[in-house]
Amino acid sequence: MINPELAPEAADVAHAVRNEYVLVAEGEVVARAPDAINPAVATGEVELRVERLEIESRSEPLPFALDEEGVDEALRLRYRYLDLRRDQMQYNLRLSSTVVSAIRGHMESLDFVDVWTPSLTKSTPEGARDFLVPVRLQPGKFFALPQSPQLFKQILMVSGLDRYYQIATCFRDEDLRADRGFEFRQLDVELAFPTREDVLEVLEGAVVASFEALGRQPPQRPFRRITWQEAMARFGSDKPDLRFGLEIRDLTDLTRGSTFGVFAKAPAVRCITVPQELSRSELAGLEELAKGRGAKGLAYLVFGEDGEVRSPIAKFLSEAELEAIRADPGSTVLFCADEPARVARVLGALRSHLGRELGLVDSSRDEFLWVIDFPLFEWDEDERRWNAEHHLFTGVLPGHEDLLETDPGAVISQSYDLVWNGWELGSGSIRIHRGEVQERVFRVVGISAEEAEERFGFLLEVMKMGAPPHGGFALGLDRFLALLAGEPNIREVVAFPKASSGSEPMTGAPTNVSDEQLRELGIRTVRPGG
RNA sequence: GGGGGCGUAGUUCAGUUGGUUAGAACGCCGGCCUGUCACGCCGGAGGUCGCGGGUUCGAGUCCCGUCGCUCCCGCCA
Repeated sequence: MINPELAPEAADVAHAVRNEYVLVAEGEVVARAPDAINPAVATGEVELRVERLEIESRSEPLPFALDEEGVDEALRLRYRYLDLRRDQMQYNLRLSSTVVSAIRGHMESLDFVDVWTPSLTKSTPEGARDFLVPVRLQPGKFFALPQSPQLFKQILMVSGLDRYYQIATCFRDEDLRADRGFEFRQLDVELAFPTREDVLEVLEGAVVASFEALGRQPPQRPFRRITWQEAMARFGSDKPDLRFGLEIRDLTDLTRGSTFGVFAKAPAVRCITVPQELSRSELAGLEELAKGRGAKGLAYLVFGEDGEVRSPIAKFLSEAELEAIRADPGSTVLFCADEPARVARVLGALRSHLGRELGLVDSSRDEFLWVIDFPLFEWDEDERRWNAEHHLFTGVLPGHEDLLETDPGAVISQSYDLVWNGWELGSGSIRIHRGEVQERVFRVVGISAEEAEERFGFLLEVMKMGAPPHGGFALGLDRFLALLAGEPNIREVVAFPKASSGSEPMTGAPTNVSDEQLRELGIRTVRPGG
């Protein structure tokens, strides 16, 4: 508050003040006159009676208003330093700091030791594409940025650290999405001699500590645990959103002798029941989605409010089958008949799509769950070989070792994923700590002894020198923070994120570098595809 | 690599079956007002309709291409 009669100079200065100017004002903080009190603002009962006013820094008119909702994200990222002034971004960054601090406190209280692992490390072209760093001192050779400190933390167990953690930055050169970027942070954890429950408890504790640090009601412990098998059967996904139903129902026993050939012949027939009469065009859209996931078509039964059954396949089904499938009036049953894995994939995709589109998601709920007992391998149809479902160092469920050679697809691993509202927050496992088992796993995925030696020789060597049983976990911090902040993508909790094209709009990175820099590195560029 | 959505003033948007000089609000600039806090009043400036090409008497609108942003599939041990 500037009274021109009491502070004429300050009043003069004030006339030049515009939005976002940086000011230094000196004066006395006094109570407002009763008729000037404004309960709607935080400082509504006081005011600064300015005696001296100075413009410390001017500002051009901003390219967008800081209190405007829905500003184009490209513009926000281009002027990120302005965007970060907004209340929402200030809140998100401060929330992030609070959570990181709570997680560190939790880990330290459990005697975990924070160990820094290298950012320049060895390329292991398994898994994601590596970011490579050319090495000036050894032209033609490259470091890779770590996709995860996985091997280092396992080695730390052999080194006697017992309990390691780190908030590690990881890099993966894959296409970006709402929930993943080139680089991301993870709470990285490893323990010696853990049971699975030990690991899960540490992580649940970190989640609960985060909620408590934010003054929120934490989720109930222990979190629900379901097997991968059950998750795929009931929800068609290994990261199901449990905030809505729409569960998959298995009809294979019922339809084995069906009068409908498509059902009778299929190895698996399952369905979901949508609590709405879907229109022809809605069904056509869903069929497109189903086909996109590998379905041949989408069979359905619409049970009308009027009691009528509308369906192209009803006439092929027996009365008994129809009765067994019958749902409430005003609902639609969607079928998929195919290989079990494909059925799960198709119905899972339909389930999450419909959960969102029909507003079935109860957003007042928070559903944490552990998905446990993943298969160790998955069959790669294209390359006609087994691949690690999780990673190559995942432990085999005790008793399943003998299946490694006889039936790799049936081997269950000692792995576990943490899922929150349908987002995969992270995953972990009890690891392989015996070189002999590790070598057998390499063999299953077609890595020869020579290749194993070249790529992972140091790890196999480590395992020969007193490796304790160990296991751990990695929690995707950016995803966790985005969900805690109620944001739909991780960019909202990252100060300077990449756009989904992979560039950084504020600095303009990546850019070309000088010929001199390239010469020094022994690097020559060619045109893409050249 | 593939599919969907978006792109019009500084910002957020409207813009009819293709038809006169492309509009609104906020912001910006000038003036007035001076106990306001989403102030108010008067006036003004501001547009390569992402870019390129095509169809047409005529294109913001239709077609083709391209770029950017975004969501998804592939990919992400």
